Amino acid sequence: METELSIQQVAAMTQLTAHTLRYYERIGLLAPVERAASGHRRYSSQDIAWINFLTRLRATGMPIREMQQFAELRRQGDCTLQQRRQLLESHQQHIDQHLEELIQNLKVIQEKIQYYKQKEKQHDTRSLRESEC
Amino acid sequence: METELSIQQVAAMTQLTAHTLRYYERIGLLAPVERAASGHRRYSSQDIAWINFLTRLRATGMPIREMQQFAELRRQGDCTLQQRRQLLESHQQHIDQHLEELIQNLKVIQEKIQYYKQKEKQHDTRSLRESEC
DNA sequence: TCTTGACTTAGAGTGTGCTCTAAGTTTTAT
DNA sequence: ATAAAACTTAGAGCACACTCTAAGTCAAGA
Repeated sequence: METELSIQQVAAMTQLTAHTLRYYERIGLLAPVERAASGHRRYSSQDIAWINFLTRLRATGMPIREMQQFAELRRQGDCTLQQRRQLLESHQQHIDQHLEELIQNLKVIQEKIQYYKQKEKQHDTRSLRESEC
Repeated sequence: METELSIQQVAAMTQLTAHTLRYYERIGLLAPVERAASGHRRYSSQDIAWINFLTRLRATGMPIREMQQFAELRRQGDCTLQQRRQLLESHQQHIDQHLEELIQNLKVIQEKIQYYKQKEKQHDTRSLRESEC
């Protein structure tokens, strides 16, 4: 079954703008999308799946450059399976590292919040006495 | 004890550049730093601690604008403790959400890696027969 | 048929967060 | 004393990832 979606429909589905979809195609993240007789883009369900995967790569911090490489490998077919896997594994490591840092930083921020809570209490009683603020 | 560090020393300690340290001061993330008689900046250990905390906020995705607000509240003293806590709590929620998304996206990427591994095997046996690639 | 709105392209513009330049002063090592 | 390195400022420039504009074509409803 050939799904045939307009750029606006795809924009709505993927949370990207029509501008961004054209941009992604222009820079090679998407292979040239099929066209209606009028020249308007018609996206297939495979296109949508690919766009959604691209979005996950972006959301996990992969730079556009690397996504372009990945898209190019994909276009070259099954002989690049290993390279694509390696690229994703390398990206996975970056995500793991980022997650670790994020969790560590979150911890410190949570400690600061606790510190503020404590200091707020002290300050409250003091400012009641001295009617500050 | 008054630690008196030059901008290069602080740059080395914080992994920021001297340029960035001046930039942070210029935009109000740092209150005007003390100066030597020559006009050169001299950073205190409190400055370092604050810069390190700022770096954690940045690393967890807080926009500069929000960091500026936070820095301003801090300058206003103890009466803004509650507001500062609320700002951090709101940021904490953003981090939590981001972590959740990251983990979900990571999962999908890991699945793709597994899928590639499987497909690689199939492809390997087939390409041996047909001597492709 | 007309009008409204969506589509097309090439290319310019934007926001964020730095990052660097230029021109001049200060410090430090020889 | 002098050269090299580090500091200062104001402001320009840059990388990234979009985001929008202009000028024109196409499509769908009244």
